[in-house]
Amino acid sequence: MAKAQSEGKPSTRERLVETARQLFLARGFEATSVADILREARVNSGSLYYFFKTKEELLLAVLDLYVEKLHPWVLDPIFEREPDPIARVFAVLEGYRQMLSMTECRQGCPIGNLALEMSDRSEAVRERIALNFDNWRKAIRQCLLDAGDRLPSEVDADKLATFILTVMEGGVMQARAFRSAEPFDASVAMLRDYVGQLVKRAGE
Amino acid sequence: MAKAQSEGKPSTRERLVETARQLFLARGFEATSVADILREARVNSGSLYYFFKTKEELLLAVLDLYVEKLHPWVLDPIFEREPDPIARVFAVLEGYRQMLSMTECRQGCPIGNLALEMSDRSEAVRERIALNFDNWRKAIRQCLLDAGDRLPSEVDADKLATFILTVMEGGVMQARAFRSAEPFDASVAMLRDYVGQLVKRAGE
DNA sequence: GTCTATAACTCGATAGAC
DNA sequence: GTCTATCGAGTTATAGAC
Repeated sequence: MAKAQSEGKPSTRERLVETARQLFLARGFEATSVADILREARVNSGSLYYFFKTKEELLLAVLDLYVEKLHPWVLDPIFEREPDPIARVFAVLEGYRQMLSMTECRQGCPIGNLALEMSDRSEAVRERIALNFDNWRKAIRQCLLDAGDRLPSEVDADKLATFILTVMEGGVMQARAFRSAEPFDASVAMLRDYVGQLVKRAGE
Repeated sequence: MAKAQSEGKPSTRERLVETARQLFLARGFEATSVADILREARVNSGSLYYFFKTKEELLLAVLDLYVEKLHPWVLDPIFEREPDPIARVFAVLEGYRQMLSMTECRQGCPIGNLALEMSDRSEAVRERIALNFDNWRKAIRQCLLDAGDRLPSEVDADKLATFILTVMEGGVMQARAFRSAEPFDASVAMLRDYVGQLVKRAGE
């Protein structure tokens, strides 16, 4: 669908998608105007509408980019330095924690924002958001499966992965509302306790 | 601040706040226009701006209403029929589950939507959202304290209440994105397992 | 593919009569 | 307190030259 062209200076299309990605992340979809994107990307209106029929189509391209980049941008760097499958899960959560720190709790998960803003408004967008969550959940599930019998056999890896995503998103939401990482940290600490219990239960 | 007048037919001001509440819940703040609110409430522009200086002030009134109504609208009916403090917590979660069912997973927590959309855009709004979360968390914490020594003494009731809110919000988010209550149910089931473990730990 | 100019419309908010 | 009329800015998207 999208061109590769990951080398050399970015094309107009790439600049549009990347700029839109940043602005949608920082402000949301509605609060970002097409004019904002054009100014920031230094592209003219005609060019944008040459590549994308509507602003919503541009959002779809952004969501596709997130699916494509989850592994190279987010997971691969973490998994490279952390071989233990259970530690990997918490290292991923630590990554979101760092995003909160760096932005003074103004920026959390790029998908979560859009999920609540857009899920009801466009079915195409909702599907792409679900795809992003699916992608994330599957990666975490693989970590849990890699943990083998350190987790009890009756634990459903898919449901536990869903739970971990739930904790991440809910924690980020509260951190942003309180402008404090405390609720995120408290939630992750509880999750750690729970997973610790599960590991202990499996060892008995 | 706001008038009582909870009897008789609603005043113009009440109609505005209630209509705005419903529309902000269904569509979010940006996606709801002032014209939408006026049409739905059958109020003229001049009247709205007589009561509220800006659209944002109307949102603040909505958020104040939510703080005011958490107990009478949400908690009291549940607590009345469920005396057990730990069961109360899960009965509250069941209430949100019913909201998901009734709306085909289109509507979750009224505050969560606004938290992600508005936390960065207006400090006054963010503070009101934090107040709503605080209010909710305190009520749940009281349940946990009422459970007494059924929970281990080393468990911090405030942090566990934060965790429960995290699970609720994260579960609702995924349910909306997948248009399925499954992620919410899976998350609440895991939470139930965890709290069950804690109760067991306290009993040892 | 990119440019400028602008159409067609909606936005939040205001003025001033009643 | 409520009404109508409307302002001025900003919105997404398009037309047509280059």
